[in-house]
Formats: sequence, structure tokens, C-alpha cells
Amino acid sequence: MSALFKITLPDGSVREVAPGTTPADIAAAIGPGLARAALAAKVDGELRDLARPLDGDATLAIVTARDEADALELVRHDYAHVLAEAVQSLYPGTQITFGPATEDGFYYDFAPAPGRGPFTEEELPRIEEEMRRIIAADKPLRREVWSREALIERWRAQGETFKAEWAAELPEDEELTVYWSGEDWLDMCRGPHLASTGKLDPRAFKLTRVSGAYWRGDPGKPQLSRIYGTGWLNGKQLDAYLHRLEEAARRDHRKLGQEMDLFHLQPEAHGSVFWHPKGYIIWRELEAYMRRAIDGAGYREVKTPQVMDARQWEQSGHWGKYRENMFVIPDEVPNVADDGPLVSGKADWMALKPMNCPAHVLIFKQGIKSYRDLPLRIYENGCCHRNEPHGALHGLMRVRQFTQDDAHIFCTAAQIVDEVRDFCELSDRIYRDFGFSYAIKLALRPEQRFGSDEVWDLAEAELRDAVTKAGFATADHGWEELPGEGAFYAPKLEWHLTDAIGRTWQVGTIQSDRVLPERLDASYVGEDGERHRPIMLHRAIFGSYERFIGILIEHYAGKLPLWLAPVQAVVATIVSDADDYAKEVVARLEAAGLRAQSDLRNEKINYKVREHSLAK
RNA sequence: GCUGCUGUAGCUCAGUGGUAGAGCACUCCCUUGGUAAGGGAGAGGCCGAGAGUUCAAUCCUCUCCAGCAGCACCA
Repeated sequence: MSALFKITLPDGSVREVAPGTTPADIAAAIGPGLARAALAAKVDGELRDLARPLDGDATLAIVTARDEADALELVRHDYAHVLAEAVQSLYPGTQITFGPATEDGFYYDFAPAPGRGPFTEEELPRIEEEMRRIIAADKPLRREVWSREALIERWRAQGETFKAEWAAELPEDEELTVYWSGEDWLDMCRGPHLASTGKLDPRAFKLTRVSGAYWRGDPGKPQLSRIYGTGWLNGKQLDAYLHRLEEAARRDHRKLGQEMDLFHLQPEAHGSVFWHPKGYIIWRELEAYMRRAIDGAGYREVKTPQVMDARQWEQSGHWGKYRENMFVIPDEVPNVADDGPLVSGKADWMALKPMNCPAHVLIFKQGIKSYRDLPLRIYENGCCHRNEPHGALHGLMRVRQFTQDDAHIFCTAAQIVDEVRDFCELSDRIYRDFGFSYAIKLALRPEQRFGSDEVWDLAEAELRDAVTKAGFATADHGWEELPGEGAFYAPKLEWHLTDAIGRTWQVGTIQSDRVLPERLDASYVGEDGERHRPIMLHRAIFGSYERFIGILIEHYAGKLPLWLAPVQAVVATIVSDADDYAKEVVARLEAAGLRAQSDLRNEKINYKVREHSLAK
């Protein structure tokens, strides 16, 4: 007779159960209410099926709708499976591939049957209906462990080439599981799942749209037809979500920008912004505001050329990697025939700057720099051009011409922590003054990278250390480390703003760079009289003026006078003539005719000037 | 760049194989004590660009351009 398992429950109590006992059994033993509410189990912190027998001593928590994050993840995953089953039942010959939960729902990628195109929005209601049928049928979801051979065999036999390919490539040591839906449909899946389809609320999901997506996210692989849905625990949550979407549409900066006569875009300069007087006054105030902040923080403002010799970009390394996205122009007045086309002369190429970093290094390199000059902080409202993929363009959020609030801090290794800490504090003041809360994340080394592990260990530790010293590396500041997300030359800190309706926007960043100073041969004379490489900190707070204004428009939903409050607040923290300055700002904005949208004018404005601003 | 959808008056949109309409906005006049008020008159569009099919195309076909939603990308 096998020994009993000791199962520790969240309240600390311990139950001894026989092998073969499932979490569902334990839930039932605790009470019928819990048994009904149970969605899954957390065994030693890992989500599992209720029906999967326990296999040893463990801690156990029964997951119910109250554990919202886990519960949502579960139901969304289940909706995705039901979607796949529905599509295959309605459209025989469709191949299934992959379908995870997302931030607000789920999707599933299909390879449509030969001869038919991608799914269309018109087909979604019918698929939804089929999904509801499957939910109403309350089909049990049953887990089974299969051998790789059996799995590949099964997929091949069913003509599921994508699944077969995947099954063949799953890691050797992984236990391969499938889930049956009833007795007639199965998908390969790690799980876990709810006990049956009937646990889903048929009124809590909606298929939202269709799109293309590459198999395994690779543009070189076949494109699949993706169906998106949103899924929730109950109808109320779904309604709230749909309402939030409407709210986002109402706040769309492209719509408000047009209605309020702030800016426009047109094909003749697609991806570049025509700022109207009322929009540009916002820009000017932001710029003036940022200059004050920057001046107070010890930066020196510069201006660098818009166009530089292509060889400069070759040396910095950008040419090799980003040439496709750079605007290149011949270094000679083109020959223009009387009525003929433009003909370029010789093959000497210039490029519009896609970034400011190399130009700032060139400034650094003028003259001889001493360790006494460090840290040297160079700031520029740097206008850059990048020829972005056309499908990526989006209002003010992603443009081809943009202006960064870009700065580079040249410093020694010993100064990094202080500089980063100061930057954390400056960013904190600015974001909060504009009314945003935010999270700081540390993006760690990616798989493909330059530099030794020792250098990465050091670089990551420096950033972590600085944020800790600044007091922001805590959960309530949203501190999180993101493995694999760093740039190829350095880890980076990222600031993610949360706006008024809960969306997040990554704007600010700081990253330490040991590569570019090397490539462009920047050096300073140290205390020892020798040449040393400075470290270069790349940093931005707004990211780009265009995008930041877009975010402000959506955050404040066009209630423009409200924007004065943050400006006023931040000025109070930086300069002594805050009141006068704020009055001037008000006067300038009003003189420019900037007023809130009529349909938003009556909304309650409830902005609290921050305490620290008032205290000063 | 990829997939799908879209492109008609300043804005929001309807519409037809025989060269076009509505509401709002705009201009002028009238009415009104009233915060998107009412009445009348008017102006405004080579129906995204090019090619093709047709006796005839804004409406069909193709190509291109741009926009939208995703994907991929974002130094």
C-alpha cells in the first residue's frame, strides 16, 4: 500500500490523501460550494487540471473566479480551444495551429482549407454560435499523455501538417499532452483546462476581428488566418471591456486631433505631421517645459546636422543593420533635365539622421575631454527620420519624422549608478506631473548580443542597483525584470506609463552603452593621464514629442485645459517663478484658441496637484 | 513589407454601367431674450491615381498610392 500524500492547503491545514486523489476530490471534501466554484488547482504554485491526480506531497490551492488573473488565463485558453473546435466543425479541411490567451482575450491561428481565403468578419457570428453550442454541450475536457510518435502519426493522418511539424520539434524532455473535448475532438496542449466546456460563460466572449499572422511569427513562413476574440469570466466583465474599447475610440488622438484642429497628415508627406497653430502651441509648451527641466538637471542643449555622410553611419554600425530604413540622398545637386526626371550624379551618399547618438559622440570628440568634464550631459530636441515599414505608421504614435527629447550622458563606470538614479528621479517627477502612473522594467540580455557575459552581468547589476538606490525597484512601482528583452548592445530600463483608461505606453528609456564609444573612438584623459573609453548613457523621457502629445491627447481625452495643471505643477517643482510661468502658459494657450472639445467640456475635471508640488 | 478591408463635397456617410446626393459645417438674407435655435437662398466634388474591358465607368478588371485593423518591425 502506497503512503498517503500530505497536502497543505492555503490556510495551513494539512490533509492526508491517498494516491489517485484529485484536487477536485479535495474541493468536494471541503465543501460543495467550493466544488462548484472550482476552476482549476494550483499545485506547488503550478496551475493544473482539477481532475489530474496528485502525485506527491504538495501545497494546494483551489482556483476560483476570485483568483481573477489565473481564472482569466484559464477561460481564455479554453475559449481558444472552443474556437478551434468550432471552426473545424464548420469548415472541414481547416488546419489548426496555435491559439493562446492574450491580454484581453484569445486568438487562434488557422490555415484555411485549400481553395478558400482567410476568414472574414462576416463569418464570425456563425462561428460564435457554434462556440455557444459547444459550450452548451458541456463537453468534458480530458487530459492524456501521448508519445511523440503517436502524436505525429495522429496529426499526419488528420492532415494537420503544422501540428505535426510542431510535435516533431517539441523538446525531448517535455511530456506531450493532448486534451480531448468530449470524445470527438482533440488538440495538443500543455494545459491546464477547465473540467468541461460548460464552465465557460456563453455570454462572456465575443469574436472581435480577423487578421493575418505568420506561422511562428516568421515573415518567411506561410501566413495564417487569425481569429481574435475577447473572453471574460462573466457577461458583466465583457460589457465593461467593450465599453472601454468605445472609450478608447472616443479618445483616439487622430480623431480628436482633427476635430480640435491640432494637426493633420496627408499622403504627400505620409508619416510626417503637419502641425496646426493650436497643436504646435502644445509642442512649444512641452519644449519650453522640458528645457527648464533639463537645464535644472545639468544638461547642455545642442543642435546637430540633419544630414550626414553615409560613411558616418557605416562606422557607427547603423548602416549595416538599418540601411533599409534610412532615407538616403545623393551628395550632389541632381541633374535635372528641362522636362526630364531627376537623375542623380555620382555615387556619394548622404543619409538623414535616424538617431542623434553618433552626432553627440562627434561633439564629445571635439577637443580633448578630461575626467573632470564627466559626467557630460548632452541634450537635443533631435529631429530624426526613419523610413518605417508602411504598415507600422499610426497617427502621431508611429511616424517617419519625429523629434526625440534625446540626451547622452558620457561618464565613467563609477558614475553610472548616480546618473541612472538621478534620471529615475527626474523621470518620476515629470511623469507624475503630467498625471501618469508608471512601471519601471529592466530589459535583460537578449540571446543574440555583443559583449561578454561578465560585461552583461556588470551592466545589468548597475541598472538594478541604481533603481534600487532611487527607491523604485519595488512591486508597487511596477518593478519587473524582462529576460531577453534588452538591446543587442546593452540592457535597458524602460518606463511604461499607464493612462486614464488603463492602457500602457512605453516611453522613457535609459541604457548604458560601451559599444558606440568604442566604434567611434571616443575617449577622455583620466586622472592617471591615460586615455579611457567613456560610457554612454542613452536616455529619453518623452521618447518623441509627436508620440507624447498623442498619448497626452488620449490620456486627457481632449480636455486640453487640464493639461495646464501638470505643466503648472511641474514648473512649481523646478523654478521659483512658477505662478507667473503658469499664468503665461495659460495665456498663450488660450490666445491660440485652444479649448476643450465641446462634447467633453462639461465632464468633471478632477486633477489634483501633487503634494510635493504644493509643498515647494 | 505581409493578410484583410477601405478611399464619393471641409467632416460623417448614402448611391448608380450613361459623368452624383443627404446631414453637419461654410457664405448671404430673415426670424429669435436664451449657451451645437428656426426659416430661406447659395457656394462647394475630373466619385484616390493610372491602364484595361465597354458605344459608355465613380460603379467591372489590373497596377499603383494612401488610410484602417492585425502581423512582423521599432537602432
